[in-house]
Amino acid sequence: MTEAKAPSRLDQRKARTRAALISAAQTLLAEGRTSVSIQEITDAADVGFGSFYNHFESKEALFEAAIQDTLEVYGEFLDSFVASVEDPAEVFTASFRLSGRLQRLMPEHVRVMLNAGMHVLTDNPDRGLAPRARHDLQAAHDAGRMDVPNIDLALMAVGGALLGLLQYLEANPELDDAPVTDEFTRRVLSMLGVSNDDAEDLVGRPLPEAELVTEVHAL
Amino acid sequence: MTEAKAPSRLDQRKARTRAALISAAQTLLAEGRTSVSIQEITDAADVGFGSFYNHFESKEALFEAAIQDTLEVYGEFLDSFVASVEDPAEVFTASFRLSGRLQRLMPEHVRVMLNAGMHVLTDNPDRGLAPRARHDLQAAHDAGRMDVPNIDLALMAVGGALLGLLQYLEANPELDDAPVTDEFTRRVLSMLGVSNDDAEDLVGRPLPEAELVTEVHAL
DNA sequence: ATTATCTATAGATCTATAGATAATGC
DNA sequence: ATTATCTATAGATCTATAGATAATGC
Repeated sequence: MTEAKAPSRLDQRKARTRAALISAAQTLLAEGRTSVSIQEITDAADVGFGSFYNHFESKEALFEAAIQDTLEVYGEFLDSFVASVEDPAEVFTASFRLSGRLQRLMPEHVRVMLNAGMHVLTDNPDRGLAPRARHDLQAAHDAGRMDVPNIDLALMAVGGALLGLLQYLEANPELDDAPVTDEFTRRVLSMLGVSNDDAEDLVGRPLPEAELVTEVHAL
Repeated sequence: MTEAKAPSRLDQRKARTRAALISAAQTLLAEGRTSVSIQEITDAADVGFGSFYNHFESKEALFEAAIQDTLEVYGEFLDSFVASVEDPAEVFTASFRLSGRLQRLMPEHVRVMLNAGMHVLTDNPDRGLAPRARHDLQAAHDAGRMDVPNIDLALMAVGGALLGLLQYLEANPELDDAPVTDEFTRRVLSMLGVSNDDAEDLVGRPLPEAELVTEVHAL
């Protein structure tokens, strides 16, 4: 797909430093501590202070990249599960059910999204989750499985509701995430014009297994 | 309700300074610029630098207060409209429809909420909008108008979807907010177990007029 | 020889407070 | 006389860069 072309050791080292900075930034974003000093960031990343400027122009640029990276990890995670599912309504349903389970699986990543603000839903309409979700909703609509005349609006309803679910699970760590998520998913499906019976069927299907779709992220 | 008890001129002056700081903080929050200096905040508020510390211990404390204030203004706004509506399903519906219209009426306040992150939905369960919405949902459920077995979960679905709608309107300023909001509201109602016919009826009712419920905020 | 990282630091900026000034209370 | 605001500033912190060090390329 992409022309990877044998990254040199130098490239790898550079990527490692960048990844360490991104990871530190994600931890800070998850804690809501965005007005820390660059010094503190590089300390957390275990990277020399000056190296910061080899990779980012400012704290803001780093945090933005860290949010993007989070969304991409999230998207790849979902892809690895639903890649081979055919029915678009099932792809959507499985993606939503998996997204809820994400809170217990990768709470830090989820916290980054919860703190990022709603603009994550509109900022990159051509990357991350939006294009996949849009495609699935459109296909399900065309196949008569859903009633979604305005895809973009539905996307915001679904995305907003998902963030609400994630925040709920985050705030209630004692709950069993699976039944809560599945019940929630049923409601979201009825918002998309799916009948109760169809929703019951879709949510009742076994979740797909993970497959390796793309190379794993380097630590 | 509260023991107001004749605020002295001194109290008024203090309140004015505090309000100026809060307002400046809201403007900055709306722009997403939370790592400005205290100096810049007091300049924007047209207040002496040292006065800041008479009111807040830190930037973070100010921003938190500014978010709370925004939610309260929002709640009072809604109350002023729906105070005299009896049917809980209609109160909920009207509140949601008005909330969408809020984006065009008070875009800055809305932007503060959109930037604040999802924790606004869980942080103050006993103040702001949450208790009102919870009450309406419970009452509508008990009256058999809605099917909402888990109020708190429904609250997150509704709140998240609302934020999604507001973000959508924010990102698409050329759209007519009323029809978009009403269509969206219909979908949210179906998520709450309201039949299509009932939803159509609820959304089709005229919006209540504003009444003066509580004293207006001092400038 | 090249490229990235790390260390050290000058200059800028920022915070918190002390003391002066202005407004209000009585 | 009391209380809040405003001005000025010392000390702390932070940013951006220059130069040294370490790793890799060829």
